[in-house]
Amino acid sequence: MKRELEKNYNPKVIEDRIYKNWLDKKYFSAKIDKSKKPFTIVIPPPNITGQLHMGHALNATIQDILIRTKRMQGFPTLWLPGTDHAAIATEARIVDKMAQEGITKEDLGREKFLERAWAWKDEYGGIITEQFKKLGSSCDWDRERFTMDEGLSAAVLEVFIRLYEKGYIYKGERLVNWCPYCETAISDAEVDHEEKQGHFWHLKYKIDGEDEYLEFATTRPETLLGDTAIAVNPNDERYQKYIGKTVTVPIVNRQIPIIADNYVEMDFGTGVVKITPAHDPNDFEVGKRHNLDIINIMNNDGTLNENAGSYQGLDRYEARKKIIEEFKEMGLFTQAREISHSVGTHERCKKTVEPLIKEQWFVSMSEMAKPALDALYNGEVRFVPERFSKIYSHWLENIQDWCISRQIWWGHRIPAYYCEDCGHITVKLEAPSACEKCNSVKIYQDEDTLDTWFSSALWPFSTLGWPNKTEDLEYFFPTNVLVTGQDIIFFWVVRMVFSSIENMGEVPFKDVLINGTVRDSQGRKMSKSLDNGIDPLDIIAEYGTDALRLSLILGNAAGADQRVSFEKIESSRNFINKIWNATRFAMMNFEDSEITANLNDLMPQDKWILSKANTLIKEVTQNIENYELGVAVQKIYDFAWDEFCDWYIEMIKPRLYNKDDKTRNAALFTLKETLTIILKLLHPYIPFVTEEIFLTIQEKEETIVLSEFPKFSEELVFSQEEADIELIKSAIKSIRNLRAEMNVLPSKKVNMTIVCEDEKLGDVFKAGISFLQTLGYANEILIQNDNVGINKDDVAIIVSGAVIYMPFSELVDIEKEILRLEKEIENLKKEVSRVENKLENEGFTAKAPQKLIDEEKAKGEKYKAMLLETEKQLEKLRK
RNA sequence: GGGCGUUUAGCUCAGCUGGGAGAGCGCCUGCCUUACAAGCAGGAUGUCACAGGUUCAAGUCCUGUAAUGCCCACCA
Repeated sequence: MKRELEKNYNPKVIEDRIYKNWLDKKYFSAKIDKSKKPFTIVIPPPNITGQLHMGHALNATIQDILIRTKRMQGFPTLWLPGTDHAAIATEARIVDKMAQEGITKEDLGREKFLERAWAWKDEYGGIITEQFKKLGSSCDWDRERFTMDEGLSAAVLEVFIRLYEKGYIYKGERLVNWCPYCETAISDAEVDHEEKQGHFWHLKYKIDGEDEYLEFATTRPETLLGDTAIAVNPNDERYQKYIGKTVTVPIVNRQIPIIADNYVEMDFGTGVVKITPAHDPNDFEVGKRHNLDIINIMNNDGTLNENAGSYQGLDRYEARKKIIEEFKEMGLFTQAREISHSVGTHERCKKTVEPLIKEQWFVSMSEMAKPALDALYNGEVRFVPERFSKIYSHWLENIQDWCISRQIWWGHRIPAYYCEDCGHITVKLEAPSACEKCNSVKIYQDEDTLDTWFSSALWPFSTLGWPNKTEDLEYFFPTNVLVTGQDIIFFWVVRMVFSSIENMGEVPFKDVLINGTVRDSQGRKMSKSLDNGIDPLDIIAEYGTDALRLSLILGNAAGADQRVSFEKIESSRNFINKIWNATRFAMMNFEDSEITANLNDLMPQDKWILSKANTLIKEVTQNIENYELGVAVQKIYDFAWDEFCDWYIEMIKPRLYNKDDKTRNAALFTLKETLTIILKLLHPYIPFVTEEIFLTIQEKEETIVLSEFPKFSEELVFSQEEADIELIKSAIKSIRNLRAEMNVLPSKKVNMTIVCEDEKLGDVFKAGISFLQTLGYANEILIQNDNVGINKDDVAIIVSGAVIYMPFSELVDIEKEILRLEKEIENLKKEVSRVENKLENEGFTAKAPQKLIDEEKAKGEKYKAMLLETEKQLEKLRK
């Protein structure tokens, strides 16, 4: 009935089969149990345009570890998956595809375009979800949501209307960040400031009625066509006399005033600034203060409009060149300096953003920012690591109103309806049949859609059914932890918090766990342009999902960047294979009959490993609770490989091979028990191989997914056995060390005599005889309390409380042996003096905890005894 | 201009609330020991960036310095 396992673990055939079974059996499906506290995570929804990358893999792995642990610990667990419609990114993708067919959006019209968009979504939108499944993600896929599905759209409209009615959403003419490529407004957060090489053009305007000129500098000369003033600092003595006079802007021949404003810095440049309220945020503010005209010179596509006179129709960069030429011809050009300055670019398309006056919808932030800040200050929301809360608070403290309207079609259309006759705006769920104000039936809906983040801001509650009062919402909200990257703290985390407080009356999650950026082996960000990305799907195909997950999380600390390399993936794969082979070994020894044991049958080594496993459980549970996932798995790794495989399994081999051994069953029991603990602790990290093995070694349970996570047990603390076995281990290590130094082959076994005055200690060695024989390469072992029968030339190994003699006299180079002992003595002396110094220090004995002092004292005794013994041995050799 | 990281073995990185420096990979030596050569046994390698300070005790806390990286910010 037991299956033969292959020699090496082969994930390929296993993973898909297992995942399918998990889905079929609905193990990930969240069940409401009001007698228990739930544990909930909502996934950061990937874009439907997305391709799985290492960032997703790390993010999903962390969430899955937390979810799987909690599920095994018995919490009703929900990991809610879904995708984001990614407004601009998706629309761009579809427009590009249409362009290949020679079609534009306008050719199709809004309705037809949206049909195509939905078709695109149906075809490609599920790819990313399928890829998340390849990661082993234990999401409740029956609850999968999409930001533009019916329910979430209803939530979006509901919030828009509520905020509008509250006066928080308003429509206004403002300077917005305009992307001439995407032809839409974007929010401040979507603008990246990139340092670029450019020119600082020095130009001048002639002062009207004077023979004087005002020289100014600009990086965007074309905007001067929209200048409506020129400004100096009121305290600038150089220019005071000109304040109130006018200059004429050439080309457009506009007379504009010379004004005084503190915004102008006297020391910077020439101390003169041209003011273009329609195309610069600062100038816009200056314009407001001085009641200046606002002249927009730009079309939506970045070409200049009718206000640009003869430049109409030219692209802004063309116009820039021509203007400089023209100023040169007019003698109004003085110099051009190379400078590096930051240029706003659209984070999606990387094209330069133009500040432009547009009528847009905004969310007023001042009121909603406050409670979101308070939530951080009073601990309702906590960042892990804590330092990331600064990004959150800094953003909220300096928050600007949020531009939420986008001039694209793919997204939630703004539920604002205009009356063609009286201009009245109605904001309602359904289109009104007639104007509320004048009863006109000429009603049309706002063309704009909402910022993607407006809908994702509602994600933690809209996905659970809000605005309906669903059972899910009632039970699973608020969620427990949000796992995300630091790059979207202000895009998303902040907005979820204030939206949730506003609409739900409480924060959407307690903890925000920040995962770092995944980098390549040289520490560079993985990117398409560098072509340095490692595709997680390639890794999965070659090494398996478990190896990928393990290499992402081993040694990973919260918030810290993580490099991936093939070396690390290979070593993770090797560890998985190690566990696989430990199982093969176990399976060779398990029999069909039930393995049982009670604690009385256990040998010291059994108690030793069970006790260590017990401690491991305690620490790992605590580490996971603290989000120290990398530390936790490192501990399991070390325990499984070093203690369990390299020591425990080796120690019990003689008992397993001897079918008559009365303790054989206890060994089998402990073997199975410990292996099971390891599997369960590892399962959240490497779900597939652990499931496969778990099903192989036992028949009672149908899956490890729903098995009980190991719990620490007071009954399994065996301090004495732990100490005893550790002593034997250190003796064996010393023996191996000596033999290696003397180049003795393992095949050469020797008789040993252990001299040990302490009777109890003698018993410990007696119990360890079989280990010394198999692991220490011994034949006969005598244990005695005196030196009777010891050959003077025998090599002596000093361990704490005993001396082990081995008949290597014929192999021993006396000189070398003397050197070895001398070195040993030197080391011991160092230890003794270190301890003595510490104990002689009154500060230490007075202030250090008693436990530590006792430990030091014990060590001192031990080392002194060993030192004495070593010196005795040296004396003997010298005689 | 502000803010936040990082600096620990040749490389990549752990090291929680201060109590004798760790892992993986790589390197050296020896092993096909009936779970595993994707393995076993043994070994070498660190002024924990630097300088001060607090403390009985500092990789860990405080101050400063230097390299390096990221984020924010309207210097025309």
